[in-house]
Amino acid sequence: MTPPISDIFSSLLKAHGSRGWWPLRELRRQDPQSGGYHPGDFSLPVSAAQRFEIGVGAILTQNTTWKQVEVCLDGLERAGLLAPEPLLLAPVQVIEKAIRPGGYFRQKARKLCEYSRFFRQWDPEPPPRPELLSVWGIGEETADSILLYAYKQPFFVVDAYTRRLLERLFGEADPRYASLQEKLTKSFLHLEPVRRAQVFNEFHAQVVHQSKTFCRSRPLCRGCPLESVCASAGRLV
DNA sequence: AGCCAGGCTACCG
DNA sequence: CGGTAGCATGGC
Repeated sequence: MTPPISDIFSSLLKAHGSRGWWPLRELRRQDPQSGGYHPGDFSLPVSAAQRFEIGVGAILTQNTTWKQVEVCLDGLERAGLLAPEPLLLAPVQVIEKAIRPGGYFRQKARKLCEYSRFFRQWDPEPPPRPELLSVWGIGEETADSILLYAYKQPFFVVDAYTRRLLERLFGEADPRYASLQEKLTKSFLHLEPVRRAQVFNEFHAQVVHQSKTFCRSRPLCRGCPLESVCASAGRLV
């Protein structure tokens, strides 16, 4: 029988250790080994610049890899564009050039401008989710990434990794975002919001790591920490 | 050399 | 509503 979601979280945490999301470039500069991650430290982000960087990263990473996002963040910084005001003043072609390696660079340049305006309006106040969703270019996953990782609000991020992992673990299910999010969060509602946000932060980071190591697009089930509870165990590679 | 990568909007039936 | 074409680059 399927174990409670919280048991899956415990198994992942035990197997992989604390992951330390969201990656921040300042930390990566201080210690390149860290990759910008900060395991066990839920105090971050601590500044408007860091919150903005997380939002920009959340937009840039839409349907691309984090490695490409880092190139784009470097490009923006070199152009002096890693802040709301400069982004709003810059010619769109300059922004596009800086973020080209991330793909969809025309759409994303516009999204960064739309988000800059929104950020200036709300930060440091955590924006209401519907307000965030009304910004052009920000859908449910990007909104929840910003709310959880930039503003420490307890929203679980459902991304492609999460969908794939849940589908493998539980088989076919309701694929709608809200449904998956509810499945993942309902057993944590007794926690205080601050603590719940920390759990969602770590849990989502665990899902991503699990999905990059074992539960990949092409699965590698040997040694998987979830083998004993996975509906697909034995049917995949 | 085609598939995939931490989605979203617009538009279709 | 639910489903999907288009957006674009780079790595494997």
